[in-house]
Amino acid sequence: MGAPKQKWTPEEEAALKAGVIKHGPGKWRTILKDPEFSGVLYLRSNVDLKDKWRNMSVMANGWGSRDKARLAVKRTSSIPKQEESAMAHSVVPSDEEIVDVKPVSVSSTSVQIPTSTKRSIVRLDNLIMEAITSLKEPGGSNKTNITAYIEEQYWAPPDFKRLLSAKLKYLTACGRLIKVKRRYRIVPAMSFSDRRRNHSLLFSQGRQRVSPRFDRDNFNILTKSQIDLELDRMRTMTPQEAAAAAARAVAEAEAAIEEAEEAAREAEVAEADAEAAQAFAEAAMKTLKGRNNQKVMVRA
DNA sequence: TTAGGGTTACAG
DNA sequence: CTGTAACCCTAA
Repeated sequence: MGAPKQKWTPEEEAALKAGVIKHGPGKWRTILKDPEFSGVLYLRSNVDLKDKWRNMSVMANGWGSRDKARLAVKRTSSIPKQEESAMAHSVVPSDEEIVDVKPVSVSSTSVQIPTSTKRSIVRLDNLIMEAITSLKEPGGSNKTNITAYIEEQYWAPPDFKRLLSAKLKYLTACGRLIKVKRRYRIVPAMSFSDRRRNHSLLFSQGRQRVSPRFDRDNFNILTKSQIDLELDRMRTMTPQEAAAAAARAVAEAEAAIEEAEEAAREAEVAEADAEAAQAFAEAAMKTLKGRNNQKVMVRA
């Protein structure tokens, strides 16, 4: 009578998968509160989300039975993780993105600015943001921890660290991340930037738009249409496939990253500028507090 | 609040 | 009866 068993609908599963991809696994409450999914998941609790995700994961892992005797390793180190990597390749949902992998092999001296930063790069950005957000480290996360997180959650290519380094540099240069003493923090999404406009201006010298678009309290890196596209695609994917897709995005990034590294080279200059700006900000702060006079100069 | 173990309802 | 999915309980 009351509640026999409320089975999960495909829509709910899709919303859950999307939520996990978006906010990362474990943040059930966040996913539940996200207006993007609350419409579908309003019947469910955070625990329900957790349980459902577990069920789906267990299933897709091939362990259809209750053989709890297994599952010994899940480390990415020694064991090559054939399952995931194999899936990452076999799944290949014949998308439209993997098509133009990259004909960069030709060393055309003309450094063509990437017509439009490939979407795969955006996805890698997303992973980085997810890592920093999930780690929740007070002073920001260093490269080691970010790498560890992503490698834990997803499959990563062999030279992933190198890719990540370039990407972090790039994000820092873009102003999406702030680097403070080897630690990376997500730049406040232009929220409470009322009287701090001067401050912001210092950091955002000559950079692209600060925020593409954002829904409510949730800042999005991907555009709405891209999200929809992903959602539609993920509707038919298992959580592992979704994770594999994310991993594949990283792999794709390897191809496109070469151009990103190109940008990163120039980014070093911007990074230096950013640090200089930060030094200036700190000095300015001291000046105001010490109300000394207008003579403080900074050089970095 | 979340992760994990455990329990119950339902389908084959 | 057996396996699965939703649900419940509890430690951290």
